[in-house]
Amino acid sequence: MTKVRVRFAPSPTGALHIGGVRTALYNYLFAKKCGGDMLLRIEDTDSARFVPGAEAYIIESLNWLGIKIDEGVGVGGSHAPYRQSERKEIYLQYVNQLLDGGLAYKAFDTPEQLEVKRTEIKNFQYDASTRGQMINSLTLPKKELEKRIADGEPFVVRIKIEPDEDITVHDLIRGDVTINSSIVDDKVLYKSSDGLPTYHMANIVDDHLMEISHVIRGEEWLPSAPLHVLLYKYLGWENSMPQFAHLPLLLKPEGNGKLSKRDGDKLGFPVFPLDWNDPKSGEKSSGYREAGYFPEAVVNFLALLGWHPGGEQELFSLQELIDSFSLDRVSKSGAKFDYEKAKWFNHKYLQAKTNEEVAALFLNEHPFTDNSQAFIAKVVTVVGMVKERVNFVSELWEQTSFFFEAPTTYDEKTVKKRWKEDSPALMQELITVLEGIEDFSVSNSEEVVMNWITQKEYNTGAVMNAFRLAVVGEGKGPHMFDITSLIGKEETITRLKRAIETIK
RNA sequence: GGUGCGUUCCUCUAACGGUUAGGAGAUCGGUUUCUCAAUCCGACAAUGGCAGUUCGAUUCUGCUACGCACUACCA
Repeated sequence: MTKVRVRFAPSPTGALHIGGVRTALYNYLFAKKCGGDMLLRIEDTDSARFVPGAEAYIIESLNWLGIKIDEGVGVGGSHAPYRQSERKEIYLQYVNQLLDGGLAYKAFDTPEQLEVKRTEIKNFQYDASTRGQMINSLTLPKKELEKRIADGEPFVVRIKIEPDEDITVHDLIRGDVTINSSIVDDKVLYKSSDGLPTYHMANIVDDHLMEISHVIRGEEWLPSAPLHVLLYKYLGWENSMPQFAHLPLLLKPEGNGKLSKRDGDKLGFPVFPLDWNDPKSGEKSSGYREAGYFPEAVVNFLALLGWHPGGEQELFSLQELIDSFSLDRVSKSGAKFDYEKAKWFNHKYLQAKTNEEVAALFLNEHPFTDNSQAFIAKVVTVVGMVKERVNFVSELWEQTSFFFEAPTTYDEKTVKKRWKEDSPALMQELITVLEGIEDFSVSNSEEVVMNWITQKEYNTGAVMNAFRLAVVGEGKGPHMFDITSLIGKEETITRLKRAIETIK
């Protein structure tokens, strides 16, 4: 049994899409489950689409999520280099091998000529049935062929596919998938113009040389998997061919189709792990990290989008995911992206943290001038009162600002509903009551105030709601006396006085 | 158009021939409370269709419908 080695092989063409993140995650989970290695290879054979910074972005994303790379770009390893643009000579050697073996040929058709063919012939495909009419080393007279090559005329190398053969790909998720070779075209493997292979060639050569045991990738690759199998065969690597697993796609939350960046913009949720400013298009995209997600929550959410270990557990640590992961429990159909559930996961992870941990995160995100022990202790208490009602640390300030700052305005709707004609008088009387309290603790102040309300036969709601409005500025927040005992007697009375003066 | 893959509640999914088809999110209702939330409780709601195999099909087979992917000198 050879060692499990998987790879994540993105193209540095922009931010790493969340679907790509999931592919990386599944590769990682599988590798770790099997005690294998996870490689990172950068597939930058398309220089036209290269975007500076994309590679660093990919690495930073994986780091943030806790997906550790054992070997590859950024960490090195015994199969270096791991950037395809740095492996030109390697590919050329195998391209020549195919050429020499008559399994590939050189084609000189220009993109324009191909375009003409495509419009001329319905469903044109460059294959056994049409290559005879095209300009290539199979059709050109020997002299002319030599001349074109001597002149340095650009050409591409195409794989020569024999028609009418059944090719079977064994997929770990879908079982055997068989297609006829007649429907696969003579794919371009190499371009003399830049001396680089195309995806298909580079991918097979690298997977073989890097001793990849399992190719786990998105379903969009399933149609070209037979071509890849053929390439392994042509190169004489059939016996060491990796196993394939094609993952279901991540779909739009609404309607049909693959999840795209546009969906995120439209529906207001990130489709990228990290914020990204595209240097080419100038577009800005938001990421999960900056939106306030915990990496563990994103990992947990993503892991369950297209895979489930059975049972009814929903919350899994990365280690638990590794322990229970298996490819045969990956579902076959695409999964719609459910942003509400993503928030729920974050909520769960936030609740699982201690008040101290959450307070530290809050303090980090919302710095205060006071950093005394006493103040931090106050923040911890405040956080403990409200954390269960938020999904994100970033929502904490909105829930707690009144603990730290007196309201400057009073919510209009609440004023209308809670501030009645007798409210100023009631609050004035409440001030007197509060002034008489020595022990301003939650239980004692509550007892005193409630006794006063009962004795005077006031309406509890009328008093408390006006009280809340005066102290908080609107009709929200934790238990009233939790608030007042924390901000203190003096501050409470100040706020009451101010409300009486201000609210009309 | 061609080829391939897929199809269980609104969404993610469980049940790998025998269950009242389960859980979670969302939604709705209730509980609670001085408020907003949260909590807790409850409700809601599905095997795309038609055949076949079988004592019995969500599960196996075929057809059909629908969806998706691919169909570049992009990955």
